[in-house]
Amino acid sequence: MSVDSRLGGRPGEAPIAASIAADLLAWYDVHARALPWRAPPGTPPPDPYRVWLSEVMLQQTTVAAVKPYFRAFLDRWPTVEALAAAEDADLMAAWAGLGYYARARNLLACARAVARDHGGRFPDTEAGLRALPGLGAYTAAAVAAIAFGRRAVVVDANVERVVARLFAIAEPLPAARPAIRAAADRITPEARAGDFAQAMMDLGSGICTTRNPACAICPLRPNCAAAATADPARFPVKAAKKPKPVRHGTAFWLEHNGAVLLVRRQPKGMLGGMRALPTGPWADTPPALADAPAEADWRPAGRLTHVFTHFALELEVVVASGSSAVDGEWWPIDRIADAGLPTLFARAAALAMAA
DNA sequence: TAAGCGTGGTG
DNA sequence: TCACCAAGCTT
Repeated sequence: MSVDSRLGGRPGEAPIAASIAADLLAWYDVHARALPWRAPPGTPPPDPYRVWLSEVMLQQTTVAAVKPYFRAFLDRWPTVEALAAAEDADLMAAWAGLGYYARARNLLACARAVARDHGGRFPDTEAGLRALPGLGAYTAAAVAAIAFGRRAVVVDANVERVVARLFAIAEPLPAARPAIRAAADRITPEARAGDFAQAMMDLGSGICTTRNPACAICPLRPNCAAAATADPARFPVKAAKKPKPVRHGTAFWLEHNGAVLLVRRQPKGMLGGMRALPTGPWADTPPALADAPAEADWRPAGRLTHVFTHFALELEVVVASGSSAVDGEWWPIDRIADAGLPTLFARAAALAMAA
């Protein structure tokens, strides 16, 4: 049966779309997760700043990973105006470890745009939000719905999974996205759109999980096409992914008077804008010491493998003493934890200090 | 449009 | 163990 025919229902049946929304919201009223950035179901929405901050942090990032960062950011920068006034280096260091550092650069750009162009208040429409840096289709819809109560079609990976299963959409991702979005639109209610969006995400996170979905306790089971099949977890169907290449690089740990030489990576690209150890370019073959920041007696301290989204890096860590470097800043080694190093370089630093 | 972009949790 | 993947955005 097609998505449209199921959503339309047969003569004499309750419309399935309305039933799905009602069943989901009733479930959410009882089972909503309590999260630091969330208002309980049916209560006034939280500060748009909190909603926006949490949504950006949650992009491709788990709730568990976000929680401590969200608390730290809110503690240090309680308002969007405060965040807009932050120094770039302070914000990038505070984001260190969370990944996808373009988010941090866009976060600051967005805060400054809201402060400068919108009087410190977030736009209250999906289109207005969508025009801000770092807010794509998902985040603009989520903030519009959750913070401002607007009806918006909020589609993240959870919603894609739930919807693909509800309607047993067999077309593989990403080609199935338009159909999934259309189906999500059909089941999104006019009222409580924010609760509906968060309910879909809670359901996807806790019940309609990627592997081993808990169909037996799912409030949407009566209306789920996939649950009626032998293998609900096969939805959504995904295209095969490409193999991950291995790249090689060298990180240089140069010590002088209890300090280590750190550099600021270029604004864009991998780990862009972050404080880092000096490295040469990352290549397909193991490199030499040609890109060292100084002439010195470089000694091997170890190697590590760090897996990124689209390649794996084998990083050789070498150490030396000397003060002849021209670029960079000398950072006290006993305060290296405060340097805001991304995880790759935090791991490299640990290797160097253990050598 | 497809590729580039981090990290930590999980089964 | 390790392959998969998470409240995506940008170019």
